[in-house]
Amino acid sequence: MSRNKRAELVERSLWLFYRNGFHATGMDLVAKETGVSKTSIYKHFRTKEELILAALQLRDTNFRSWLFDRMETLADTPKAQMLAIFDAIEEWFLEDSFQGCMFIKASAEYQAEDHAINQQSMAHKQLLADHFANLASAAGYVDPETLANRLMVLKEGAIVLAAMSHSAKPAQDARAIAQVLLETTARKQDA
Amino acid sequence: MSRNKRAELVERSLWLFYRNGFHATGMDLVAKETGVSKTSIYKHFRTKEELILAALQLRDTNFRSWLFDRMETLADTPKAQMLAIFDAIEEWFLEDSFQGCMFIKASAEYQAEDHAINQQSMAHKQLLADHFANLASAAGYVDPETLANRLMVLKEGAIVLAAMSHSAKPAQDARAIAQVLLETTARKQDA
DNA sequence: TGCGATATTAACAGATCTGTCACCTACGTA
DNA sequence: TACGTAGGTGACAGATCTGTTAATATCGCA
Repeated sequence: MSRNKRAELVERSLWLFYRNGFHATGMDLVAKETGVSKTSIYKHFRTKEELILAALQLRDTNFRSWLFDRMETLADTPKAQMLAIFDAIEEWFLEDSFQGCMFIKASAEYQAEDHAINQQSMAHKQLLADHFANLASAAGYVDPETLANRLMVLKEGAIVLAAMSHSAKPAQDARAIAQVLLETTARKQDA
Repeated sequence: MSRNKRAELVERSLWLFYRNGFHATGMDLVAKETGVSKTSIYKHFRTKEELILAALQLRDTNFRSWLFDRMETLADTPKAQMLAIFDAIEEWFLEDSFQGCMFIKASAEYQAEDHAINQQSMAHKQLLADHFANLASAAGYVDPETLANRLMVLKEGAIVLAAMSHSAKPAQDARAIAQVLLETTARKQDA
């Protein structure tokens, strides 16, 4: 299997898992929808779980790169970029393909603390939090990790409510809270 | 089946679905773990989905009654009770049985907008938001619905992160944000 | 042309899924 | 005692699940 075909297999699997759920998506369906025979899939991924992990890894890369790019495009300063998280996710909510956060859904279906899928989902969230903490640090906030974790609370809350209600409005609620939060949180040099 | 046995069946099913997930919990396991034969189960619930809906209904009643009681116990004024949401859920996160929000998980596995399970999950969230809005109104906030929705964002974000990270700390993050939010949001008579 | 590696098809194993069927048991009431 | 009802048992249908096997086909490359 060429690198391209393998990548295509993982990408198409990603969408199937994302849209249908993990348990609800069988390997026969994956084979049918990706055009790759089940035998070939199992030559490259020993188990369904390995394929799910590969899909999550791709999703992690794609989503972080998309979000960080979007934040940079929408705002200049570190502080404004933190607020732009919520403009970016509002755009995401408005896409037809939006179905919630793949990692929340993955860890909901495989929630054992030591399960590889849950750990990989947690790692994704940690990478986001790290990026937010870097921005908070650049913006001069006294306790960047705490601020980053609080932005994560806002982001995850907005995603969950947007997915359940099929509405983009929670992004605006989260953004308004973030604005208050960014204004009232202590910075080293006030400006 | 007596009313008691039926209630016990639903309650035990609830815990199985909550802990294992919905697709991952088969009806044979439900029969085995509840002590009610599969035949009897299917005499009272025509499909697995009907049993899931009954479990969600019970969970809705139990959870709301627990949360609202806890909020009233922990705080006196409407404003303080809104903050006590986050003290209550922190207690919840610290319970061994905590596995995230059953409704988030349900709507993650059955996410079609018109699916009964998703609609019932959404209805639960709406009932919570309504209660918060009543408190916000009693506390004199100018736009109680908006404040209630924002508290929901905080609550859902904290639950998701607590479930994924197996930590109670997101409750404190959410509480700190709520505190700022409650202080900076417009009220009819400032006090 | 012919080799070697890889992919494909189709069937299969063995388990599990939802849901059903026929038959049996236990019990309250007449 | 006899009857109706409600529940239990265990097997079963038919589909689907993950994962495998064996034979066939395709393709790059020498």
